[in-house]
Amino acid sequence: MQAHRILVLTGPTGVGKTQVAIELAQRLRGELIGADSVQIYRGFDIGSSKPTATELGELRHHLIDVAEPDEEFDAARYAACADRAIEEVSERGNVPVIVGGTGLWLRALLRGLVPAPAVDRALRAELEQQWLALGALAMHAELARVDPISAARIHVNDQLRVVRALEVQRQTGQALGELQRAHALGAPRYRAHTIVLDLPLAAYAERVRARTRTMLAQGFAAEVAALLQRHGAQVRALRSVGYAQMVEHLQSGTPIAETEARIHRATLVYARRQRTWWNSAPAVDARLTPEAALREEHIEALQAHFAAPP
RNA sequence: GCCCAGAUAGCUCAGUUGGUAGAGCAGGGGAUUGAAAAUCCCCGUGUCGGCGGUUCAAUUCCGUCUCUGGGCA
Repeated sequence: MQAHRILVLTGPTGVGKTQVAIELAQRLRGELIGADSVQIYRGFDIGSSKPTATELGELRHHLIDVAEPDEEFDAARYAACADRAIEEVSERGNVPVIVGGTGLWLRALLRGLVPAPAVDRALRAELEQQWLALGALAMHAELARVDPISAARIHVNDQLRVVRALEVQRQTGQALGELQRAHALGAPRYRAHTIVLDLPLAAYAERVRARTRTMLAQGFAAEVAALLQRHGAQVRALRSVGYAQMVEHLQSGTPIAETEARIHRATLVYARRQRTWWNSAPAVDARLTPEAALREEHIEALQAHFAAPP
């Protein structure tokens, strides 16, 4: 893997990543590559604040609208697709601008995932059955036996991670904890310039409030109703922030005013979780407000950075 | 005006056969290696509506007042 130069723009949802990315991509001869686990799905437009064709203009935006809502699209598949997109964009002589707030996907792209097998649906279903039958304690005890490193790190109630670790162990005979330990030493996969966008809390909350109101005005309810009807409520992306609350409104009749408030809250809660990804991340080059990121000096500095010879 | 039911954490409520109380949500913090906008973990002293009374002890029982629902006038 040649270490291509890429620009990474991340930060909490709704902070204004897309606008900054569009502007910067235009000034840097860039192409956008999404890193968003909801925008990846067709039909999830309003609730994920997907950029419109008008906003994008001539700009290319990769890794948006590439999957059907009932398709599985996980971090590994994302990283593989993003690798390909980065390769293409770089070959064209353009700057890959990665934009999105999905922490795990960015991590998978920038640092790679452990060399472990993909999810085995049948095996996972079996393990989930066992979880129900035997209980969390027994499953965690089993994990402690075959993979003590993982057992020490994963909480007893964390079904997803306990099951994944057991699954890897059964498939490969190796402990995921050991694989992770070895993998942690790996080098970065790209020469990334990473910018975390954020705002002071009050300004951020106000922005989210306005965004939520706009979403509702743009027909978010109709979007979710259509998705529900076409794909059913079990679609995973319908459990994401905003969509889950709207499904609740449509199915249980929660008043729309309360739904709006719930979406607002859920978004702020999610943003908090997102921030913990970057709070202690060593590989962050700059933390800026969207406004600061678009200041002329900053843009010129980025232009110089991406024009400099490798 | 009378009757009934409430009044407990920011919100919704549970509970204490009398020994000063706990869930969910909200809020704060953290984790995160093929579900990740998901999932998981940690953090709860509040005049238990006011005032009296009974009691060793009242948020819990009794009285009364205030407020909020609902019913009858």
